[in-house]
Amino acid sequence: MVKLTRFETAECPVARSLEAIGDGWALLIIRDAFDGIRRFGEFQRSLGMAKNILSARLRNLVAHGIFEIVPASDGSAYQEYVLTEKGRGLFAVIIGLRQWGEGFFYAEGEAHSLMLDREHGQALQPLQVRAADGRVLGPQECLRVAAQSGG
Amino acid sequence: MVKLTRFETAECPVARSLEAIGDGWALLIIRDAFDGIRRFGEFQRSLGMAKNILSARLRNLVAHGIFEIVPASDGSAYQEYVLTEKGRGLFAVIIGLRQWGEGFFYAEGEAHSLMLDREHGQALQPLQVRAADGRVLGPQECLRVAAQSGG
DNA sequence: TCGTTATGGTTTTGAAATGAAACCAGTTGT
DNA sequence: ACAACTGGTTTCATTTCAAAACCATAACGA
Repeated sequence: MVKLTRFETAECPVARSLEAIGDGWALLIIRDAFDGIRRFGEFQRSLGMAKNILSARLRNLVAHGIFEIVPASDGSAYQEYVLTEKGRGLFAVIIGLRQWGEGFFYAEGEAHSLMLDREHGQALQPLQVRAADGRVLGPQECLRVAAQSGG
Repeated sequence: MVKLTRFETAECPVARSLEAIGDGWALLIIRDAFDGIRRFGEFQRSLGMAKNILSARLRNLVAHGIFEIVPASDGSAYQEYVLTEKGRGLFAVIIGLRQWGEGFFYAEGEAHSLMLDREHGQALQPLQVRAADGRVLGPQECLRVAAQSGG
């Protein structure tokens, strides 16, 4: 049912990641999950997406171990979708997308939602790619090398 | 031609980012660009995707200011697609997707391509979300607040 | 307890996107 | 001059999307 080979070779971890995630809707579902959304109906209202598409996305995300289904936390007979450890591993990616959007798609002073350090209510640092010794690296300072065992 | 309103409200920067990027193919194109790929044919061979789809994605990415078209660097009459400043701003996102894939989709010792600090040939640090004071933050330590002017 | 509404989907169906292949114009190499 | 390469566009069959209708179960209210 779930199509597994859109990005064929997938010797590249980026491709495997995108394959598992599926599409942009899935990333918005994951974003909502980080904001505390857990129920089917909540996701649907928050995202305004068709129920059949949401259903398919959630099914795919569960199949890929990004979400898991748990009994509803309010004691009702319904179920909830919560991020697994693997799913929570996408936090930096979501933050990266958020910061990129903030930096390039909003006019100075234009309103948008904001992600804060809960403890101090301060904005987050911009994500930085760093070398082992702590140097901040740009694309030019990095080098992709072909497949190696033991990476 | 380019559909602009897939994720409707887009008061959220994550949604605006995904809207601009378009889909997973686009992220793989951007990944390839970080690896130095510049020509249409190179992208097409690297990704194994249909030429009409590649054409449409590149057109969209150029329209969103993520790529720009420049004269070929080898002096021929052809053109090349290179990342703009905005496009290069996605570096952390690509690295995030790569690290997530490395962490969750490969068996111990399974071969995959690797991104290194070019200067020392060392692996990169894992991306971390940090507060202004430098603390590493998980999803639970962050709080999304609704639209504010002056973010 | 019975009817009503909310929840969490699935099915149906027309519209849109995808992708393989054929085609084509301009460029480069011989 | 001719052949091959580059960088696409067009065509068309297939797949996916998305809106709406539908439906079963659960919760709620009187």
